[in-house]
Amino acid sequence: MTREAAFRDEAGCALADYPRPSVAVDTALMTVIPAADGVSAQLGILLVRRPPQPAEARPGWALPGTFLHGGETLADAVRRSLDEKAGVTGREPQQLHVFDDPQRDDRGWVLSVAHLDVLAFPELEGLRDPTSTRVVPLPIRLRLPYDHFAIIELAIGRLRGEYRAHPDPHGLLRDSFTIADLREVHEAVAGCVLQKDTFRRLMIDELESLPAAAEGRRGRPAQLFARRRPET
Amino acid sequence: MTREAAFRDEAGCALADYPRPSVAVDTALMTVIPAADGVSAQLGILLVRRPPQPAEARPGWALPGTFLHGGETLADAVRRSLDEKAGVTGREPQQLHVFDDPQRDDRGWVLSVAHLDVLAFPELEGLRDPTSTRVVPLPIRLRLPYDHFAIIELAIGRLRGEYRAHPDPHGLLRDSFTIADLREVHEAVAGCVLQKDTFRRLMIDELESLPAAAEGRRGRPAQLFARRRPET
DNA sequence: CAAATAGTGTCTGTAAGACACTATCCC
DNA sequence: GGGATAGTGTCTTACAGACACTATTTG
Repeated sequence: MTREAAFRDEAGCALADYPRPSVAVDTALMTVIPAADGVSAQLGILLVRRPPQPAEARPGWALPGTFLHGGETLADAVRRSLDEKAGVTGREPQQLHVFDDPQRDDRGWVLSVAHLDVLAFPELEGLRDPTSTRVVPLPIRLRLPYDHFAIIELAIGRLRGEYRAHPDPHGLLRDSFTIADLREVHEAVAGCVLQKDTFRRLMIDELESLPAAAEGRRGRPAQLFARRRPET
Repeated sequence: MTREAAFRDEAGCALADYPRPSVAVDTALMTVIPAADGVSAQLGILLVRRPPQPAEARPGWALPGTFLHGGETLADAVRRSLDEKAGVTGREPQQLHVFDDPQRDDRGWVLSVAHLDVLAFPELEGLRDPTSTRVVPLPIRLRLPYDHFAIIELAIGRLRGEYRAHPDPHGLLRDSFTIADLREVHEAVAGCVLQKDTFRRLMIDELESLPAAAEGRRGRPAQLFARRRPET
């Protein structure tokens, strides 16, 4: 008698008696693409190349995902999928939602746990495999499989909520940055312009000011700041 | 060749090649227990009797839960578990979080998707089976298995957030109610007293006023209100 | 009338939003 | 100086919080 069969639930059924779903993870790995050529900074998302499907001629693009392996946590699976599919080392995946429509995947019964992860653009560009991945700005104009569009919507909403509440919860900026740098990131996340004086006053109490100023830029040098040390 | 085996993922593995976790749902079914005997109204949660475990002498209590059956959605499983274990017809279960520690269940590899559902006290008392269930006020002083304590914490946080933003998102009150009724519910959810004048002014714009007053109470009769019709 | 509860007038402190001004760099 | 960007003084508006008052019922 196996260990599993020895424990039965209240209905008298062993775990093995029920068909089990496959469990997958799909990740919206978001970043902020820096301003360039007069285009301001904007939210971007990592997509991976997807092999041609039976009904399609050309390969498509999708969020990186994988099936959960035995003994693995969801966060482990997210990090593994980012590593295998994109060459990227993820940070701290956050759960967003479980997509559970029994018909959502042609291949069978697959639950997908959607995740959000965030990586600064330079790190993402330094790590990702450019032949199999791309970083596209939002909003996305591509056709994506499964519930991937819904996942992205959830991810954007979560990210906006977090950045509304804190200066840089996901470390999109380096160790030291100016208020203008921070504002650029917030405008990209929020998708709208933010007034500079109000923004400054909202953020300044949550930042650690450094005894230095930014160099090599036009205009009056700006004070540098750092994220608050944990547990002030 | 089965249909599942015909579709292989990018690593060349069929769905069936991976061990699959069992997937369970656990539900914090919350309510507001009305004031009685000088005790003000308070948040309560439904617990179900749990058979004695191998290492324990007496039966314990736990959140209602069940394993996900084939072809079922998570919300279906939540409603089924509430029905089977408590005789309660659930409403609109909301996902909270997936608990995924591979070691969290003795019986094997079990993922649990925690849910929140809310039911008005009179309905809950009218439906539930009193021999196998109880409604206990928060905070809970019982020992609960698995991650059930963490689930309750998440559920309370979610509920507080929702009631901070809206008058009665889960329909804890009847069709018509006074501002005092509403404040009693909010105080139970928030776990603190709320000032009556401020509360009134915060809520009144989000309520539909009815052309009637409450009867059969002491003092000046209070105006009756209803939840806003969807899409004002 | 008193007790009890509903509802309002109004003051205060805080903070967001907005405008305009000053400050300090590079060229 | 001129251009550019950083940073601040300050006004307006809104609103939460609080207190005290008025209003309307029952007994």
